[in-house]
Amino acid sequence: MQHIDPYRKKPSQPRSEGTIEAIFEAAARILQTQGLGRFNTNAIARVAGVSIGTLYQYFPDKNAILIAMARRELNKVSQAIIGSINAELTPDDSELGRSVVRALLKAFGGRQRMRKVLIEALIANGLSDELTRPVEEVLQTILTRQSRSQGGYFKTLTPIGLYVMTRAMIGAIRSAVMEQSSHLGTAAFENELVKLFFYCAHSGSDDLPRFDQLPWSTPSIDKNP
Amino acid sequence: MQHIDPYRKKPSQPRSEGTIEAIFEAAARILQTQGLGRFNTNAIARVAGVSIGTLYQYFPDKNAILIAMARRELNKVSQAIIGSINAELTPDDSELGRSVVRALLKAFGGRQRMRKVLIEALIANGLSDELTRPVEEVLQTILTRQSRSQGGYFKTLTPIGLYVMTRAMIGAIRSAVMEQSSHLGTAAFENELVKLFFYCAHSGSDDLPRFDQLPWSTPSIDKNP
Amino acid sequence: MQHIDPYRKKPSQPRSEGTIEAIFEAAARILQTQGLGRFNTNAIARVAGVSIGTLYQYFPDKNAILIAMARRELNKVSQAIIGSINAELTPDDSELGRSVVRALLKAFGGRQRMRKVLIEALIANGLSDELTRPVEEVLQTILTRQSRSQGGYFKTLTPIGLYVMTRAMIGAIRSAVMEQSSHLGTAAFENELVKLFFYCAHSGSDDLPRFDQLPWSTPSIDKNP
Amino acid sequence: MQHIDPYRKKPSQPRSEGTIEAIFEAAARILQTQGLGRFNTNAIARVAGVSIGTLYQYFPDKNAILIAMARRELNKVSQAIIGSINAELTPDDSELGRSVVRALLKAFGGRQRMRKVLIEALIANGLSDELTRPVEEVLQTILTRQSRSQGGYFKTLTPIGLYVMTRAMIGAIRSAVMEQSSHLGTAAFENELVKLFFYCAHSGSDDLPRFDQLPWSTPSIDKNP
DNA sequence: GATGAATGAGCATTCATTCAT
DNA sequence: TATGAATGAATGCTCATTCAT
Repeated sequence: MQHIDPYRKKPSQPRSEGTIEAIFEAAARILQTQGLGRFNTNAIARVAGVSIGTLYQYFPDKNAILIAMARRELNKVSQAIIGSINAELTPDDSELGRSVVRALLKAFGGRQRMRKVLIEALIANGLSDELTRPVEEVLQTILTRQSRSQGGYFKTLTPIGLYVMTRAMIGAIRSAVMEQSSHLGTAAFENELVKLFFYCAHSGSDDLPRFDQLPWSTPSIDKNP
Repeated sequence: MQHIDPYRKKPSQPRSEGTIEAIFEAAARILQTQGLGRFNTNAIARVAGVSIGTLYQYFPDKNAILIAMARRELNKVSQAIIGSINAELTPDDSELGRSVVRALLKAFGGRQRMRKVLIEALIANGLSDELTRPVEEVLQTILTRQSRSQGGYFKTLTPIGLYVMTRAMIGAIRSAVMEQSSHLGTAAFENELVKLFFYCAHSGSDDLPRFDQLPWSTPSIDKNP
Repeated sequence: MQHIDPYRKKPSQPRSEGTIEAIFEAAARILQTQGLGRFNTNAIARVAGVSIGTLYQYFPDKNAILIAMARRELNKVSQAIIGSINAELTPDDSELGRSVVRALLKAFGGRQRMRKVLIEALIANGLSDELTRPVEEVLQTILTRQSRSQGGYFKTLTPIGLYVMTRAMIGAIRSAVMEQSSHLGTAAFENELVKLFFYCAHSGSDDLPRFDQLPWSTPSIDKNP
Repeated sequence: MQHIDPYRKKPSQPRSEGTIEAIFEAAARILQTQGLGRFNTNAIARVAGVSIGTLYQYFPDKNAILIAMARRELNKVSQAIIGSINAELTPDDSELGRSVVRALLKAFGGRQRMRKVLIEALIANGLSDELTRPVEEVLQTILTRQSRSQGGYFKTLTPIGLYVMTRAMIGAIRSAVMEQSSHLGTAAFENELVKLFFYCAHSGSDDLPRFDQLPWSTPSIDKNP
């Protein structure tokens, strides 16, 4: 599969990098505060403090800016989750689920409006696979890691089970964020997600634990995730 | 919260209803086939076979068309689900879950692009509650009905549990539809959703059944649900 | 062969015709006085005294204006020549050639810069045949008419001879106009063209008259053609 | 009339000549393949493999490139024709006409799109005399040379006759090239041009030969002139 | 000399909306 | 009531040219 490069030229002089960063930051701010409707190249250039011509030296068209940003954001999310998992030095089952949920909540927590538009940009450009792949990979990594250890809870997740699990969790979080739900940041909400995570992870198994045997402990949640 | 009326005037003559219907149909078709980018009032009027002037006699502005359509669609989905539930003459627990899942799959199956834009229109206009309320009401109705009967599986669903359940299921379905996933229409996918439904419905309980005690039987799924 | 229609919509209200006429006139003036470089839709609309939006309701894009104008001009030239020929009540051979030459000189005499760009627009759009056809038709008409009468001088012009003749004459006139040659308007120049016409008309024949037998009389030329 | 120097600085080092040559070649290629619309300084510099800054050190502006190229091309055409004439070791009348026609066909045969734009550039800059002069000089040279020898067919060509002759021939060839006429390359087309040449050359005379006395023999034309 | 990042005026085109008929 | 011609602000994008490095 070809990897479409949305950039027009690679910056060779150091000052270019600052320019691109400024464009990204400006674009992000506009997307977040004004929405896609006000996301226009002239505005981006103005906010970024560069001329419209400069903007077009780095991106062939408006869409390319969206795609490039989407990829950046996606990477950040993946890295954040993986990082947060690796940070668990002794990741026993009871903490892993909560770590993943918190990483997801955090990743989806900021600049949600922007992220939503970026995701849509990828989809609209037929690049939805880029969107799905990293999330699945992360989850697969986690589950694989689990199944290697102990008796593991995540032995038998089917592909289609993984698919539904991924979307269910992201769907729940995304909705909450997009609706600016008051549940966001509550312990109860986080708990529901953790339960969902564990449940989904087991849904392929024939021999399942009862809820009261699932490995979550008394959670302590800070209001600002 | 005020209920914003997107109509400029109430249709009083039967002729008007036809006009509005034509406008809705034209708008829907454009939204579905061309996307929001080509959704403009001139095009709507042309496709609807009315003049742009007439269009503006029924809707104060472009946005009002989106809002009115969104409400209509939302109503249709609610009615469809409720209807499909009521259609179950002897709705025992094992069939209810599957009915709901199928109704949801069907409701989200057609004109997805249009529906997505309509939902976004509601959200962008600060009317997301309209979006959430009917779905929750439907689910609450179901659950209430269940809890009245027998010993019921759905006794103790907390509000926040209901919230997560709703979004998880809709999120899974919506993603599949938007990604044009090949899982759509398979028995396995439907099964996963039914399991999700039952699981979520129980997640608030302290005393939970084991999976092998959950009330689904051997499902018989036709490939085209 | 398809006839590409450069218009976006047919005017149904009478005021439209004035609008289109104004656009044509403005476009012509700009083309003539400023050249293609300054021929932009905003300028056309401004000069025409209409809004840019109105302009785009009649023409799908800038190019369409050029094409429509070119066809109009071409028609005018054809009509002028045919008209001038028909005006010769007793078109004997000696006057016919001069009539044609004068009609051509007149047709190419005004707004030359504009006409040049229009011709190029047709060519650039792969419509060069439209450019060639009418001129050839006119000449063919003349020659046919001649061959019917008397012993006619134009009996045996081959297709390729007609081709060269057409281009040679138009080329000579066009160059003179484009170079703003001082020869323009002189009797000598007109005479040379008339000779060229008669000569070319005969070039296919085996049995040719001598120059001193060619049918031109003492020409009387007005300085302003 | 002043001779406008389109160069910004004279190339002093051999390296510079290579640069200028690269710019010319790049400009020519773009003009020929993309047309004037894509003829922009950034593209020229990129194709030439030099920086835009360098380009502007050799040419004060875009137009200057066109003018310089036009002069170069014009020179080439003149030289080609003169050379081709001189190559005729014993240029008797019957071969001279054909030689000239073939030289013209060849000169106008390649990179026609480019040549057309260059010519227009000269005209647009009020330098059309540069365009006319060399062609006339060449023809005058030929005719003079002829009239010195034998009894010559070209004795009495008037200036205005020469003018019309030049434009008629070039007009016929140019049209054929620009229309990509299928006549191009055929013997018949070349023959017609040769006839035109001889005829025009005589048109000033009072005492003219009959066609069947004109000095062309059975021509042998290769399909690729 | 050479480079190429930056500039910004300029242009084509769209589309929500108005209002005279 | 219906029509549709007209409006013009808004926006994506190009490209000639400059100038700091």
